[in-house]
Amino acid sequence: MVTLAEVARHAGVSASTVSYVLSGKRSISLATRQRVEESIRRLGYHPHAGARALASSRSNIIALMVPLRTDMYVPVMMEIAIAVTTTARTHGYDVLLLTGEEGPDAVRRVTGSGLAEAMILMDVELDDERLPLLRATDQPSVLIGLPAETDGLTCVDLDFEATGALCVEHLAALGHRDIAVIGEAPAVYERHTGFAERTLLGLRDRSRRLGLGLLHRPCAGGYDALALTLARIFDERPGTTGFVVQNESAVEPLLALLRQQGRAVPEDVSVVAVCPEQVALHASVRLTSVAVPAQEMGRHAVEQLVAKLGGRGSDEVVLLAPELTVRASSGPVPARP
Amino acid sequence: MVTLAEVARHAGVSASTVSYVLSGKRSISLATRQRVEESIRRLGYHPHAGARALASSRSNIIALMVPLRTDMYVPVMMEIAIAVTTTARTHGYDVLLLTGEEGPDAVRRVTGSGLAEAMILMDVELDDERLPLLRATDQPSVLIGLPAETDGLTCVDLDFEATGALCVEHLAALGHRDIAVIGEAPAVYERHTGFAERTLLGLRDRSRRLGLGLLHRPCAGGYDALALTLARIFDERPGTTGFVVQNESAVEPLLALLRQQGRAVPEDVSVVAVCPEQVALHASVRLTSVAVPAQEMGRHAVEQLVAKLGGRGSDEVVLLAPELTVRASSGPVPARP
DNA sequence: GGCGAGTGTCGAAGCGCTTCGACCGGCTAT
DNA sequence: ATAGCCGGTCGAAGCGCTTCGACACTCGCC
Repeated sequence: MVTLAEVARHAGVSASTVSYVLSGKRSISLATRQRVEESIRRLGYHPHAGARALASSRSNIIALMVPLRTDMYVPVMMEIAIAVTTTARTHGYDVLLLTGEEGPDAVRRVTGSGLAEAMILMDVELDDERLPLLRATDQPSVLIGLPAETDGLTCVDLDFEATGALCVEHLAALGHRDIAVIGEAPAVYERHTGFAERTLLGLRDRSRRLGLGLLHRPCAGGYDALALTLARIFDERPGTTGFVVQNESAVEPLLALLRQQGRAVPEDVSVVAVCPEQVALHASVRLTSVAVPAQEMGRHAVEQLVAKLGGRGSDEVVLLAPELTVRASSGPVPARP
Repeated sequence: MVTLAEVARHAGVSASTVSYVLSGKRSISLATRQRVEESIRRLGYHPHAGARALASSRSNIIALMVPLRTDMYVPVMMEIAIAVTTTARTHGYDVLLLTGEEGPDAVRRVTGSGLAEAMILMDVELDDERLPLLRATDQPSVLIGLPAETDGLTCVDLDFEATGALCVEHLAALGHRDIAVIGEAPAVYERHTGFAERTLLGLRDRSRRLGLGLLHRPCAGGYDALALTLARIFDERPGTTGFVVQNESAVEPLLALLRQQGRAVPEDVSVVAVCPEQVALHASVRLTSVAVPAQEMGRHAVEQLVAKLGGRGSDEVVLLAPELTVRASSGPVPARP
């Protein structure tokens, strides 16, 4: 392994000079700098990460805690993880991958050992048990998702409330008066994952203001569960012409069942989905949808974090504005027969 | 920050004793050990990762390089990544996430800086440009996937050749004589990602031996592309009753189109998929399938790596045996009318 | 009763880097 | 001319840990 000292000897300067060339923290004459850089290249020198971390107490690593559960929004998680990693690299940071499995202990371990200088948490629950630890430490952190209480925390998330409102507005503009919401599995609402509730809030609020009827039904997903849910919806509100779906595994069943019942999409009923872009594009009808902006979330999270590490930036909640893309699943309400 | 020295002082022993308590590399009397452990707990001590890495030249970190492309097998990638992370933790290692973006440079950087002691590469191509580097370094590594030349490398993958054979066998046992294979997009074959070709090899070989007809058609996926592909298949081989699909985004379109054409699954035609478990379970017909054993692959990769780090283990190719799960999409060939 | 073989503990020497203060010329300003 | 300054460089002191050799004991044994 090539060390700083060897580079220094090779370039005929002292070790500290090489260090300053590398960090740029003191001015170095052009001639010297070039000589040192040449030596570095020739010897194939790479600074030892551990030594660096020890001497500077900065590891250049940020931790990313992903949920262990792989049952929901997996592609989104992956996309976020990748966006985080690539963005972090552009700022000179590497990413340490942690799973939710260890829970709060992982936070303690990573914080305590100086392994990572900062962390990003995904899949934050409303009352997450890791939050007290984050508040207690002076290590910067950013949450992707919104807990119940955001005081003293930095969060990045899609504005799900606006998302709900946007869906209702789109359907209302097309003339729909009765809307049904097919939501996530009941368990998701019970677990108090914030996004589902916030979407609902937006949906309810906007439909009330616009004077629309709104029926919300959680649904486990899959064909059987959805068949039941759908039957109940049409039973209760036969005039339903608009659907909002927020549940990946209900999308295809919904389309299939509607087709099967002779209700054409978008001629007879319109469907708006809140889902990853991939799902919207690969469904049997290309879906009008609000996408979860995974890349942007990852990028934002890292940039907030880097700002905090640089002493800039403060605790704030960044809610990304939703964007609705009109595709083939929504259209004007049919003339009442 | 609490240091080793403070723990030592608190427990009334020397620093080296504390270190030995922690590492267990020398025997320590019960009394002393307990006293030290108590001090560690009381002070909330966590060893400094950088200092450790510097002194021992072992960082306890392994790097995981995931593909940047998020267009294929994403849930599988995620599942592997999570399995790698949790398995690594049980061996005391953390995982550094790298994307393919940096390419070979990432390998150089991580290897050179001692950031990670070993690495796992996913999505290895037949003639991967990172391989020469891996062969040159003495840092252990494991590939998930199979390159063209495996000399001096350790690889873990599903035995795709056996997978192909297994699919054919299953269909043959049910009496099918003419089988069509709907493969990945042409680009995948052109990129020479090994798995697709190896599957095909197994399919061809076994069907030849069993005297079955086999028609292979790459397909981009989606409804339109598949409609075309399907039409051609039935055009060329009207007697086709068995399908093997190896393309996530062709699964649902295939089922829909078959249904639409009045061919019932599994009464008229049987479908066997090579796909993630999730896809097989959530399809509109529960699919008879060979799953990609993501968890097992991740686990195996880590265990190989840990063995190598421990001086045990050697370069070898581990091919996991495929398992075919019979579900609702395959059945006996219909009596010829 | 002294010797070899453990067993448990300690001190000190680094690991490779960063960073602080000091130093040394060659400037400009007085 | 001399004081003061600044850009450029160096030496040395750590950062917190591991690990090696040394040392002091306690045994059991001839």
